[in-house]
Amino acid sequence: MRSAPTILHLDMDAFYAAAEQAAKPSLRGKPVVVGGIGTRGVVATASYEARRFGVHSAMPVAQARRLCPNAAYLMPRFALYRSVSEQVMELLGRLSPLVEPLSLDEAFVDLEAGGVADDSVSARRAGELLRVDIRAVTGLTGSVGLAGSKMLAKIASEQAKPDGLVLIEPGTERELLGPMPVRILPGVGPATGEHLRRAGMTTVADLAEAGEDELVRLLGKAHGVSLYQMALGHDDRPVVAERDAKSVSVEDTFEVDLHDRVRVRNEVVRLSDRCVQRLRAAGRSGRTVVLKVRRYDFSTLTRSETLRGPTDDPAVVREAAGRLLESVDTTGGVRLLGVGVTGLADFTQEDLFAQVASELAEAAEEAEDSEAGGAAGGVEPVTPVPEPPPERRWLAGQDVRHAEYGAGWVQGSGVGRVTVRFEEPTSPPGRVRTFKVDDPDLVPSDPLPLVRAAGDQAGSSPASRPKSRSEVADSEEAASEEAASEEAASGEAISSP
DNA sequence: TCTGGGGTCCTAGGACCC
DNA sequence: TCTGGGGTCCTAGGACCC
Repeated sequence: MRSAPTILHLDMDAFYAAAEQAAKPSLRGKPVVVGGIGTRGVVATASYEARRFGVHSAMPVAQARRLCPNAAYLMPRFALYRSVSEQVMELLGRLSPLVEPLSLDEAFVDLEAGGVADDSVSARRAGELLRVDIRAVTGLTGSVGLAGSKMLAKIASEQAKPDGLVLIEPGTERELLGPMPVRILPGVGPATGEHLRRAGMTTVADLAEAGEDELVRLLGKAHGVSLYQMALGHDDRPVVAERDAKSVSVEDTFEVDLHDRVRVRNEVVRLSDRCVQRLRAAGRSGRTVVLKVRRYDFSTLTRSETLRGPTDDPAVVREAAGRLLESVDTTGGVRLLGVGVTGLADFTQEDLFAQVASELAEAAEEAEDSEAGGAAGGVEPVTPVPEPPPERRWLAGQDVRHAEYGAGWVQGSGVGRVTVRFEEPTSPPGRVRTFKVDDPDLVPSDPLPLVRAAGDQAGSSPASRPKSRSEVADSEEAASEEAASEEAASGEAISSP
């Protein structure tokens, strides 16, 4: 808790949806929902236009479609969001060496440690300049909260949304927090909220009044103590840059529940391989393998096994996951499978035993790879599972390029056809054309930059800032024409395997 | 209406060791 | 032969966050 509001929390506004609107001029000002494709998807982000219909994050997409049938339903394009996120984080890095990203679109910054602010006036100025720069560099808006602690900075940015800045003067936090619902406090979710409500506590002031002992009795030691401190406005958590990941995991929910035990085993092998790929890409190894199984009735269980030493060997992870699967009853069907690794080590200190075993397995495979596959999940060598056939699938929102018409994106696909809107981030709203799904002139492509690359490199020097700002305003104006609601990216009848 | 995917942290019991 | 207390590790589950 510091006496000047020099902790900054940045939260990009409706990030994924806003990035899609920036990339797709015809969607600006219209409801956009980014989320899981397929029948079991959920909403990742809804644009503010879609939120007015009651659509929100984590809602099943099927329900969102009922509430807002005219929205554009798009698959997430993480490559785009990551690249925009890197631009934003780079701007934050100019303010301070202490930047703590919480996700692609959110971060804390310690302005004091960066020497850019030491009181309310300088902090506000830094926050406002940041917002201008973010807009100039990315074309998107972000909201800024400033306060003397992380908790309050985050609450402030929430209040600032969308496209605003809120500064909480140190000393005013208790009167500010008091009347607020308990759910605004970090760590109070549906379960804790309900727990507290049954105990007669609905506001932050109620928590402060109840006292620490009562909260500990109700919620347990750690949770109770920290919640009481938060309710008083006390929060001394430092901004911490670059925390190492503690686990790596991958999981898949299937379009239809899996009943075939062989298929389940094969999926576990595929997930194990994907998990190890990610582990290796991060240059880490792990000691505990975790298998996650969600059954047909949504009941979820995990099984874990700790090895004698950390590994990044796919065969070792496959076999551990396979063994764990043998202890799980899957009758009734499997909705989701996941494989994870925890107990991460920075270096790869191979389990010699595993190393030898996998080398033997590889040798055996090479020697007799014409032989039929062994049992997946057993201790025997596992044959690689082929990826599903490379089917031509056009997903709503996907970037494409056509030999004649240029850059565009998939608006919808079904019954052998694909509808493409031809427009780019910096073009006016474009036209729609329909092709056969196997049209050879149509190919997938990479995301285009949201903002025209300025003469100078990424970012804006103080001198170029006003210019960037007016560029943004111009492109916005140009964008607000023409409607795109006809068959708007409904992505209907997206084929599933 | 039917519930994603990637994480973090906490709790609690049992094993094991001193 | 019985009893104890504390610390650490492992496992499973649950709440929460974006």
